[in-house]
Amino acid sequence: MVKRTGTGIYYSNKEETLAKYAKALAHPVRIRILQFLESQACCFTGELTVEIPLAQSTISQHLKELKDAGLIQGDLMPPRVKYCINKKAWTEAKQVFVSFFDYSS
Amino acid sequence: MVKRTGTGIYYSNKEETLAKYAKALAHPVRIRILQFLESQACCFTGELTVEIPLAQSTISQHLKELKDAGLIQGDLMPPRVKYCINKKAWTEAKQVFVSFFDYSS
DNA sequence: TTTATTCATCGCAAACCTACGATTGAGGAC
DNA sequence: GTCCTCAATCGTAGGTTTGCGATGAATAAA
Repeated sequence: MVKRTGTGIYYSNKEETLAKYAKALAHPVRIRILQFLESQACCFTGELTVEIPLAQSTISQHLKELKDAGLIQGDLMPPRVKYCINKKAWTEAKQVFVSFFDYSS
Repeated sequence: MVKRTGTGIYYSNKEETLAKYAKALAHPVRIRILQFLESQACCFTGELTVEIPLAQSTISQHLKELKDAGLIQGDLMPPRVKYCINKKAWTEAKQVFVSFFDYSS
């Protein structure tokens, strides 16, 4: 099965998936957020704005990208939002990376 | 040991390294190039321009990014350049991703 | 109803990325 | 020396990302 971009090149699902997860991890702030979530199971946006010295809007944006990539999920707990790692996507991401790096050696 | 960006945030070497490798993998063309190198051990730029329907300059640019990230190396074989995967960096990248994804579960 | 809290979203500026064609440079072949 | 080939680099256009402050929506508390 294939998909395309704006260049006339077709990519496999595996290639698209790997690129999607890699893009999500391509910014150190998002890595920091994910590490925090790894250590806490879940957290609120507010905890991150304390932990990370960036504007609240900026952190919210990074959370959105992680959510769009599927790596995290947000549960409404008004007036707050509780974010957790999406374990299914997490496992998939890990597998995709490992199988990519596992060639001959 | 720490490093910084333009925001006043300091990141660990691990965070920087992971972000660096993730960024290199964040474009499907670069994934395609690395897969090709995995299957061939080595290749010339010219083979990639046949394999991938993009301008030679564009492919050269992607190769430069992979080289800057350390994932590949280019050996001069005039008038061509032979690219191979840098196994040391490849192994490091794999470890960095695996250890990132290996938390509790 | 009014107020306070929390977080998402909007709008903007600066920086960065991706693609291209054109040019340049390094070597070999002649 | 002059050509030829291969690939890197330059310059540029358009798109995307990253940051910010300001605004908005939703709910709880008063």
